[in-house]
Amino acid sequence: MNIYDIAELAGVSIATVSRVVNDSPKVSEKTKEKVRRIMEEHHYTPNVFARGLGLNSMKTVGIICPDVSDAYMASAVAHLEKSLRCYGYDCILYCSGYAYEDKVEAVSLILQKRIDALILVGSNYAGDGGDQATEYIRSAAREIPVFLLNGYVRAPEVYCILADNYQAVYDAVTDLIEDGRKRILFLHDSTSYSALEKLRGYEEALGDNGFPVPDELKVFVRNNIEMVQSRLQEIFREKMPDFDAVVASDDGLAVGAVKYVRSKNLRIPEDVSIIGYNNSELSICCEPELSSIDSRGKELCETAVEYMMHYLSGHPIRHKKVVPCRLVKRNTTNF
Amino acid sequence: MNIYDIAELAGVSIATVSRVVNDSPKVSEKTKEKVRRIMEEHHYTPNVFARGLGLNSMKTVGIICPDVSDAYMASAVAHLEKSLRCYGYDCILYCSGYAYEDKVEAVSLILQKRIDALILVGSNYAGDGGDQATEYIRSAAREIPVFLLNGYVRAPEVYCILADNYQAVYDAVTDLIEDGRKRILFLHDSTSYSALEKLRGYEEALGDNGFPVPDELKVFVRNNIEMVQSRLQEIFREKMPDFDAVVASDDGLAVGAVKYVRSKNLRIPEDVSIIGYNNSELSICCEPELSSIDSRGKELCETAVEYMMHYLSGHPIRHKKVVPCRLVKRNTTNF
DNA sequence: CTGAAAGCGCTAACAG
DNA sequence: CTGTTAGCGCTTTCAG
Repeated sequence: MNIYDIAELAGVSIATVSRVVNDSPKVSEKTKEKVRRIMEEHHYTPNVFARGLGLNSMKTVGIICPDVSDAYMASAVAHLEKSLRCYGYDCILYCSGYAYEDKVEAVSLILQKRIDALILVGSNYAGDGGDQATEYIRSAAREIPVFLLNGYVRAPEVYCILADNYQAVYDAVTDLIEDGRKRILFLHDSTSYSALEKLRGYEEALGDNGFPVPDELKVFVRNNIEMVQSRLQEIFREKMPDFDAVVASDDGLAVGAVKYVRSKNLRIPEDVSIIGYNNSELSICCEPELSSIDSRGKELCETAVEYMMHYLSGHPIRHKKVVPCRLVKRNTTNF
Repeated sequence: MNIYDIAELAGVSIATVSRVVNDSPKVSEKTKEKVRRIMEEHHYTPNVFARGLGLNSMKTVGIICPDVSDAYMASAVAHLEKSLRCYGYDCILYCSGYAYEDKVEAVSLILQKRIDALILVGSNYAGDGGDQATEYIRSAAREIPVFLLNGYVRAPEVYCILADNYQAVYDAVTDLIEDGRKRILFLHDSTSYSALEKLRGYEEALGDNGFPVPDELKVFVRNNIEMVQSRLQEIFREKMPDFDAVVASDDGLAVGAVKYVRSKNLRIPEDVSIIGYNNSELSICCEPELSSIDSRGKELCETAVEYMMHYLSGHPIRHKKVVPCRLVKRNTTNF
């Protein structure tokens, strides 16, 4: 059943049917009514390929993330998909993995699909922002608009929607200091843009409060509960851990810290105060429940899609938009 | 840059270029080489819309799941995407939500995209298998092959790939009984096909071992850690909980049970043995770590995609394929 | 307000 | 092995 069939049945030309499908204002209500009825009756649906060919668009946006099975990204993809659908856009999903070559490959492949826009989820794509490492993003942006969710690359046609991770960590660390903590451990697992921002928040908060920033308190470790435990075990050996607070760049890391601290029979938060990141399910699963910085995934996603729609309808938009985070207090902090 | 440009530059006809693009065997290596070089040089990529129009396929499969932000589904989507990509297929993702009307709508919308096949993730789509409730699936299957991941609907062109949830629960309960447990609580949160299978495994294992199946030990509760705690609190009030084991149909439920049991100062697993489901991150996050039934999401997904490819290349396939589960023992059981 | 006709870029049947 | 040509189903001028 195609447009010709409908045209014939309705006794009009295919042009008219096309206009009806696209709800063009220059068709009389009467004709519209008639054509629509026929379409309904015959369950006609326009062929998206043909339409795509003509319009050079299928109202589809590409979403690339390193790994949807990661809770944070899964949630982001869910929010993005939902928002996009509200505007009538479909999503094609590509999980690229974390390796540089794979990311480049992912972008290159997805561009061939002639998507209307591309969203890169997570700051892994921006890397540390080095020009070389982000050339593939700039290059993609020469073909279609690219939106970075929680990443930052300064280039034409790339639009960045970011959580204010710097400020969030800065504030958290400051709160801890005001609470009397002297030795604040920072757990991180990445050198992505947002990871670096978090680190900067940690360092500057310490500095601004007159504290040194000792290297041994910044521990870089894979985001895996057991790994964190054994890493801390290894660092502090037999001697008692000499930190009284932990700020982690992800809840998984924080849970590892919780487990380690408890295994040393220290009290949380009395002896050590712990703050996680992302306010994920993990944060209410462990014992005691984690305080956690909520990076506002939902707002970020909705903002990104709104921006995109604005852009796609021909309006100019800013290159960077920052959304504030929010600390969710639970049982691992006492302020 | 289209096929005509390339043809002209290479001094051949568009048919030849097309053949080269599709790696047809009936082009001389020499010509192929020449055309390929030109294509490379000019960064030519075939227009997928035009190709789609001609072939009536864009090598794309639709994936619908109620909610990708759910850990189990996220992981499934990740595995599916990866496997599909290996075969050169793209994924368009649709999160339908759990409501019946929304699921019907999702299927109907995604069919309009002329996907090559449809995958429905999770047994929510099969519902309790009632004919009425699954008509939309049968109907979709009349247009394209439909694959149910962990759901079951008996109908032509719908193919079901299932974890053996019945057996898994049956075995777990039997193990608990052999360990001397007398009052085994069953926590569930759904009436989907697989949920029902789990329940059946529980009931039959009890029955086959000469135990009664008391209604008060089957508790149906929303999958939310706090909800489970307060629900159990409400059921057992001031009196001591009188169960000595728990089998949950999801790790989230099991974590709720762990928290409840610990709040009553009972020992795990000595006083109560607890088994979760899905072997998710939650299971190693709580204290003590959960034993959990691994429903083999990865194998399920890979099997599904293999099946699909087999089908798409014209071979007949079976309507149902069952993958066994596996109990991962950790600290909440002592057998 | 409506219709005729020219593409959009590619595939595949047919002819050589 | 290669070229010609007729669609695929829709959008969009351009005329009327």
